[in-house]
Amino acid sequence: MFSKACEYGIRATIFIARKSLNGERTSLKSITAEIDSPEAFTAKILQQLAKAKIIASVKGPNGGFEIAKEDIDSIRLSQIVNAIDGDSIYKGCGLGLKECNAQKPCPVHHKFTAIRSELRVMLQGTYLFELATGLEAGLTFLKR
Amino acid sequence: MFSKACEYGIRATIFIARKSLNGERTSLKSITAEIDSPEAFTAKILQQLAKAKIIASVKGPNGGFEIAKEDIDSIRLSQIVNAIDGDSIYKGCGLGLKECNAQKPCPVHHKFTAIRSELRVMLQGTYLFELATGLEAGLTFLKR
DNA sequence: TTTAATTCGGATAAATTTGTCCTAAATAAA
DNA sequence: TTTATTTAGGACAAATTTATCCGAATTAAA
Repeated sequence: MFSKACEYGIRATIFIARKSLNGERTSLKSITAEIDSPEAFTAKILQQLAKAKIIASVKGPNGGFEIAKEDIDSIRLSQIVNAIDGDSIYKGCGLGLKECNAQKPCPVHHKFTAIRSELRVMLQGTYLFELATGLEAGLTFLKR
Repeated sequence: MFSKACEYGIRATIFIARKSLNGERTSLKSITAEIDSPEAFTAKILQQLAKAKIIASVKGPNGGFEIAKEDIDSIRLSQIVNAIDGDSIYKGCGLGLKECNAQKPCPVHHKFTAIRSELRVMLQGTYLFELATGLEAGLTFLKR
């Protein structure tokens, strides 16, 4: 469903958020250790997220990544996905047609719009805060 | 959502089904012309579908691909997808964890299971017949 | 001011997916 | 039986995604 880059990006962001809720900044190394992802590749993805203003980066000793506490409950899962994978999940035909809409639909168009719409609603209605607190509470996990 | 191979495979199968409903066998060339896909690549995909017994292939002059009429209303979209992309759409964690289940879920596990389940139900509940007849009736399209 | 820790960013490599080319095999028709 | 048409399948190539490497830039602390 998502690219590997996006999977790592979501996992990393949730971990950064959890740390940020505790007032802690977290380094690339601790992130990749926690989410079990390739370090250099994850660094690139974090750069993308930083450019998209979803996370903030700080260079130098005791540097790392963080998210302003007050932002954590307003950042949506859809924003993370969008920053990395773009909007191809919502848009774009399920069978790969360049154009596909209700006027000139592909054979599965109507069946897909329902599911895609639900996916969109879910991603837009899921906030980083709930994901981070679920992790903090030990209810969910980021590796294995 | 699907690989390119799977997209081509679904489109090709729908077209073959439509022709088969009219009692016509159809060649690789006419398929790729109709669904606007790369010829040699599509050939590989049709081989996969033939091995999976979803379509039948006939060599030689006037050869091509076809589907037994009586099979068309029992072949599910899920079977086509499965033959090409496997079951990674249903199984597999949304965040890429090797294991992820209700006992030890990733942060988006519960939100994803609902959508994936709907996708599964949709793919399993969609039959080739309806897709082929919608195309035949000019209600849906396989290229553009 | 020097050093060490850390992210940034460019170049490159590996893996996977997508796509092409060519010959072999099968088979219908001449 | 020969020829032409068509799929089968192996080898290869291109494109994309995933991943690594390394030096530059930044900055806190010694």
